Amino acid sequence: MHESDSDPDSDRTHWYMSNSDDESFVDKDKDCRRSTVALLLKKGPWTSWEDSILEKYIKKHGERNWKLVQKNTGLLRCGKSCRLRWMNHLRPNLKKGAFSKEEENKIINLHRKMGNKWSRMAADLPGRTDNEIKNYWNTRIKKCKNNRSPLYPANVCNDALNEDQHESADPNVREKLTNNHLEDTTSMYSAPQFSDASISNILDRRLASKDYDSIEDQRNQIEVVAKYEIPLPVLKTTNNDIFPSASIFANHGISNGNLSALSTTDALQMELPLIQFDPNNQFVYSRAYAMHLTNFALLNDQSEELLNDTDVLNYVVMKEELSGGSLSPTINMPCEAHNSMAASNELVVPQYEGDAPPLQDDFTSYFYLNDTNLSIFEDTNELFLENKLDTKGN
DNA sequence: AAAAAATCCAACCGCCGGCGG
DNA sequence: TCCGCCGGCGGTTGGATTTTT
Repeated sequence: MHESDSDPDSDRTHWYMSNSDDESFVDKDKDCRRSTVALLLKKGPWTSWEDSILEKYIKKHGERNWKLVQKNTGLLRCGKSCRLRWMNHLRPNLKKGAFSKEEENKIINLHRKMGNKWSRMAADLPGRTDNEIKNYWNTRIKKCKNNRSPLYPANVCNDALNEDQHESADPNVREKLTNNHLEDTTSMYSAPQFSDASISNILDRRLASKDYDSIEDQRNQIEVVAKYEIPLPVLKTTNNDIFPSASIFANHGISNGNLSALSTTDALQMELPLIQFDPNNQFVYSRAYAMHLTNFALLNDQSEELLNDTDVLNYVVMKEELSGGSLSPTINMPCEAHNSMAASNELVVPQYEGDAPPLQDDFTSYFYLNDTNLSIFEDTNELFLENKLDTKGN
């Protein structure tokens, strides 16, 4: 793109001596200086002339022994530079240009799963290089930060989550799915098996990201939350299917005893906003996944917007029953939902007549469930922790 | 139209692990 | 076992390009 095609000695070209001990003269590219013969090697953009030489050589001799490339072609480039040029620009079947929407979605999903493993991601994106993907992601981070938008949009992650689900570790789910019982998933919905990578790893990465400040503060808060971590109860539907507690996030609309409007998108929408945070204006919210890894999430002040945007507030947020008694928390969500507490550690999924009511447009508050009611809280940190302490103390 | 700011992206850098002598 | 070399990887840089002012 900005290669000096016809000017091999352009201003951007740098030269350095290979195999020289004169540190004051050469650049400190240790790898490229090791040569049996002292050579004046080039750095900077490749010219088309260099490209053609390299291309010809590799096509004839194959992709191996990059050191020899330099020796045999006379190119004044170290083997490492030759390899990079070939891999990223010259090798056949490379796609050029912007990523397609599909590719972008794939990158997002791959990153969700594996993090900054660019080369592994590139293996899943034919014709694309790790460098391109890395650049794309770095740009995306900046954009998302500026726009205060989620790195992992729920709608994009939906497909991947569905895939995950098909690969679910739960043999019952697998069996039902493979036995063409998909139409019956309303009554056998399986919770998305949020992998370690999908939530906690993401959160870890976010926490580790230098793009965000006050990391220590966040860690401290998480530690506090973790201290009072409480497992969610087993979720029980009206037809007595017992689901892992994680499915609490996915079970939303209930109609005539059947789960309706269930999708992994929904589940993810519940999840993903939770991992977006702005350390400058954040509050802590916690989810404890019984029998699962405990994941914590930090919400920032954009959550409100996110929640509205993604209809996350259509979800019922449930508070676990600690006392084992007969608590009947009213869940006063915009969509309105009710549930009644069954036996200890079991929640009965709320039932709707028909579809769940739509979100209220002007709904802007955060809700927090305590034992008996739902409180709107402003200073969530304080209230949350306060509540946790209270309930734990009971 | 020009300058400044923002964005893009090719290439470099440094580290690491595998391998062979 | 040690050492040097090489290839591969992820992080970073900084010049080119595009967009904004």
